[in-house]
Amino acid sequence: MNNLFRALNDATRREIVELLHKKDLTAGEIADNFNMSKPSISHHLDLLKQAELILSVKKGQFIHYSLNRTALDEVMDWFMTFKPTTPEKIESVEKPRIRIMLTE
Amino acid sequence: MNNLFRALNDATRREIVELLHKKDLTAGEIADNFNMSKPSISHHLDLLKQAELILSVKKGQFIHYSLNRTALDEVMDWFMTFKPTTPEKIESVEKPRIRIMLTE
DNA sequence: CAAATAATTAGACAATTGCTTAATTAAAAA
DNA sequence: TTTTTAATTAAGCAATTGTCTAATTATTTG
Repeated sequence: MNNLFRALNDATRREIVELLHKKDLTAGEIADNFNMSKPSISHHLDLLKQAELILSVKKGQFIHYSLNRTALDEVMDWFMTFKPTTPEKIESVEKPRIRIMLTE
Repeated sequence: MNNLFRALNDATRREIVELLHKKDLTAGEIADNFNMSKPSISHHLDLLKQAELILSVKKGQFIHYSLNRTALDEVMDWFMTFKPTTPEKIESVEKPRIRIMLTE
């Protein structure tokens, strides 16, 4: 959990996560999206890997990175803990079983 | 968003959030839960406040802290972005204007 | 008013972070 | 086999972070 929050505590790394959400990319393709040296990006990828937020596979001289949604789910679960406790009585009306939301 | 992740990138601060989820507490009561000086806790509270993760109200010489779930929701929303993309087939159907969700 | 209590602010310091350039490793191409 | 390409590892440095003790502010109590 510590590693997860540490990895996400950086705008560049969160942006990498967003890029990999769209599609898998090589280290170089990721670096092309930033105005920053390749070693710096490599370092960010390393931290994301330590947190298991991303996965990597080497193919020839390229390393392909992809998002690991399992780790994201883990953080989500932590946040779910803080869903407000249901009030004892909502004006004595039973809690609804479904909710209708506007999309977008 | 930056401040939110920064505030949560510390085990002590996440524990404070968990304590305040259970019930509102004064600064001193929060400090009693940690083996750490009061000024340090005060500093952590300050960072949590900057991120608007907690709220404070002064009552006499005490300061009462409580959780601000709105900010937690904001982070949750960011994570929701990474829910796996809907499969292609559904894309030939017009996007629904409302969504019916199961609660709880 | 003087002393005690709750909490913060100030200042200092070691550890960590994020970046850079230079060097290294590994694979592909000439 | 030499050169080029993709990427990482190494080393160094300024900025930020987390902690502490000491000082300060504000409130309550004797």
